[in-house]
Amino acid sequence: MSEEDDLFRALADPTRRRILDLLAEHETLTVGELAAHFPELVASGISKHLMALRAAGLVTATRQGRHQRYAVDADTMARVLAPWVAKYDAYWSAALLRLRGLAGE
Amino acid sequence: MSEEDDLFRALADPTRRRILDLLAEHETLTVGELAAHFPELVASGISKHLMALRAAGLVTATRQGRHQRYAVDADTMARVLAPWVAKYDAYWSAALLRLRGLAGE
DNA sequence: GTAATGCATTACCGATTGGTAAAGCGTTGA
DNA sequence: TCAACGCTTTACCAATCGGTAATGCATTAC
Repeated sequence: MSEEDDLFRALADPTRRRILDLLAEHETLTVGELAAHFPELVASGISKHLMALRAAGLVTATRQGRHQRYAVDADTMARVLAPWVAKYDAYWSAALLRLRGLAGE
Repeated sequence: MSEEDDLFRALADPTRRRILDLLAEHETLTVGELAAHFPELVASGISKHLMALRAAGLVTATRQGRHQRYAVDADTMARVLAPWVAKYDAYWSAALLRLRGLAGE
């Protein structure tokens, strides 16, 4: 299973993408702080999602006392996601121009 | 289910990402031409993957006689994927610079 | 030392997924 | 007209996934 596979599978779940968003917003969060944003989920559920994100290299975890602080792993995003995105850049940059054109800008 | 959800779920499968790659390479392909690249898969399997990609708005299909020609839908990529990617741009552009630095460039 | 905290791990469940085989359906060629 | 083609749809199967509950395991507070 390639790194790319792990990454895209990790991104497939909306809860995990929301976790990434929260981490990007707050720089760093503990599991408890994250769990506060998901009242509909049980703590171990969040933990499992974080394990998936960590396995994909999308987040890093550093122990701090009895807390675990999570943060976005920019390196993996740069190394795996950016090149993939770049392949389609040509496609959507043209499409973006069309969209802006339609918006009257 | 949001557009973003559909898109990321569609991208989660490696076969579907390979289909996108092939379409990006060849501009447009029929199901039969695509199937030739996946000898391990049965035709209806390819078709199902294409349905998923179409549901996510990642490809378009136009009938041509009894063939169906598929192509990458750049507009959806621009409208849904590009904004998501942009959120993390700041993260990985910094990381990319670090990587290039390590590479000695 | 012992209890409580914070998180991870395990076991388990229903739902979804990727796959095949077979039937269906419009289109074309004979 | 009707057989073959090209693809889609359906029915079905094993495997994976997201979720919970319960247990385990460090770490800190008392």
